[in-house]
Amino acid sequence: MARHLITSAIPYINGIKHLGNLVGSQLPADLFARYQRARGNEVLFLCATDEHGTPAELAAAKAGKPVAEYCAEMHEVQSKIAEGFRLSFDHFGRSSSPQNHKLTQHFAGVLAERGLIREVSETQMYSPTDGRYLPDRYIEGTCPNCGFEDARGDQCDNCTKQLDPVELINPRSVISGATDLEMRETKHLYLCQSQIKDEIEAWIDSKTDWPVLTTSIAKKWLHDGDGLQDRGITRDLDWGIPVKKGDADWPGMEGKVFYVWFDAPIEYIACAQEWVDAGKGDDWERWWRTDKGAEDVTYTQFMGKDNVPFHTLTFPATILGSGEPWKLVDYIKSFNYLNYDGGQFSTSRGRGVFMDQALEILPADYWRWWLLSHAPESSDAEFTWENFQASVNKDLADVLGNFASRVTKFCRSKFGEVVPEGGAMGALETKLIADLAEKIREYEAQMEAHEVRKAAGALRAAWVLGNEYLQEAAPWSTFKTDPETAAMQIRLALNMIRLYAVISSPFIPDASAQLLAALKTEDDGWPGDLDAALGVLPAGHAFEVPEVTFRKITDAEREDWQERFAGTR
RNA sequence: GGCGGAGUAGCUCAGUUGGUUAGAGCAGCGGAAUCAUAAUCCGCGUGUCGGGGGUUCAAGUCCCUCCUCCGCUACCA
Repeated sequence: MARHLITSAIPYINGIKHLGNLVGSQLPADLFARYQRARGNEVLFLCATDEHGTPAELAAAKAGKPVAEYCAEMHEVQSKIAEGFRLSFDHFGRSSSPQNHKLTQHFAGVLAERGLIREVSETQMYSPTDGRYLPDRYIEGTCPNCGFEDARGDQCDNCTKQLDPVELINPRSVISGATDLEMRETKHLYLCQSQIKDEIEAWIDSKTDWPVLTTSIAKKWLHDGDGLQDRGITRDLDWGIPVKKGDADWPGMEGKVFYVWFDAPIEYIACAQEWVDAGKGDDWERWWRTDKGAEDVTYTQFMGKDNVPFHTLTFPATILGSGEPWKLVDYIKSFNYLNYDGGQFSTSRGRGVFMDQALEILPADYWRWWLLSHAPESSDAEFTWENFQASVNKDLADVLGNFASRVTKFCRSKFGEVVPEGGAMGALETKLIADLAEKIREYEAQMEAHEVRKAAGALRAAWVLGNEYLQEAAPWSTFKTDPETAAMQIRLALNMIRLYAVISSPFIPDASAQLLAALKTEDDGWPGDLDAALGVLPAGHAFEVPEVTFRKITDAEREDWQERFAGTR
């Protein structure tokens, strides 16, 4: 039995994520986790909320709540929505957990001991009115290059020139509008990534099977300009993990916290500890320590392309730099972005569908199917309501749902709600089973290769085989002259419904469970031997006609939603 | 500006190392069937493969150039 450690990029605590965020990490990670479990492998699937940083502090302030309270509430909200989408995390942790505090401080301490952390004095914009240092993007002013009045501290949106905040004319705080900004000297810790660049590069070069998107981004950062730069890993903020060297204080770093991108990936490990501490598991080290049983673990990470530098460089630098036997990732699956109806999803403008809204209008399976079968793997993908409606209605309602419906209802009217007996399979059935076996093999191969769209395509093709068979076998005709053969055909078709429920469960878990319940079976074993799998429901086995598995989206609904989520706000 | 990705049928997308008449699903047209959620099945594809130039016996695929869209650009996360 293989062992799979699977993590999804951890969503930021600040607000509810949109469908693009979902399809870029959590959803494909869940698909893969469910698939591996269905194949009988041992899986630890982890995700968490990423809770530190300036945006969390500001969102909490806007909500009029202490940041810790705000984060706790938002964690609950995200947790509930994740359940709604049937994301099957073994644990949904928090980067603000005590476990992550301790582990992050541990890594910093070890890295410092090994000479991989250095202190840097720098000047940074401070806003007395806001009582905080301002990241570059939280400063706006007039662009010295083009005169654009709303240029940001890092770059002018008008002329695209890269800027330093001190260059801005009449700089002001984006948060409060305060203009009494001043430069202050402050000291920060830098992770000396440049010292382990060669080790990281050799590691990246050894990953020849990774998606081009992943390796091209990593190599770009390795080779851009002067190569991999050292990276600041501390910030002047209140909310975060206090800078410590293991358990010890870090002289000169009082009042500072670690940068979120330093502590967030470490949460993948801390989350496994949380999982144990929550009583859900009893040994996290056999997943994470290669000296304690993790040497046979296959670790796969899922993320959007914006996360790639941190997972290919910063986090590996932390792991490799520690010199400790931590498990390194084996495969990084990265995704492009999902666009919404010709533009981007926009939180500020309320444009697009957000996770909570999606579940309000349709069940999770409808979204899971569309998002996964259109996952932005090779390039940015496009969500349109027309496409969504067409895919759901055709694939789910007409091809799969209707297959279950026509078979069970025909059986009920001719044989009753019992698997009929009699008849023997012939050439048509032999061919069907061979075709099905081929499609399932293809499906498995695409899943193993992390090819989400292609796996969906193979699954759909397997569904279509059912309708093709029925059309050719035509039990409604054979029943009139040869009821025994019709019984055999329907017995096979009923077993195909069960087969579809089993192999489709990673994509559409609720519908799969519903079909298995209607068939009154709990046998959801993966079909190794297809002949056996298509005989699981024996003659005489009682079942019931399932409720409509998938309903159709009407034109009126589509138009209504199109308008509702167009955004303007 | 730099780097990366993308541009293929009305729509969403496949197209390994260059190799026969460029594919799939949906939509559309025609037919079959009547078990079913009017659901299914079969047949039908000339599309300047973003423009132009080049290499080659052969280019969607390689090279050059231009255009358009998107992302990243290290202190948003």
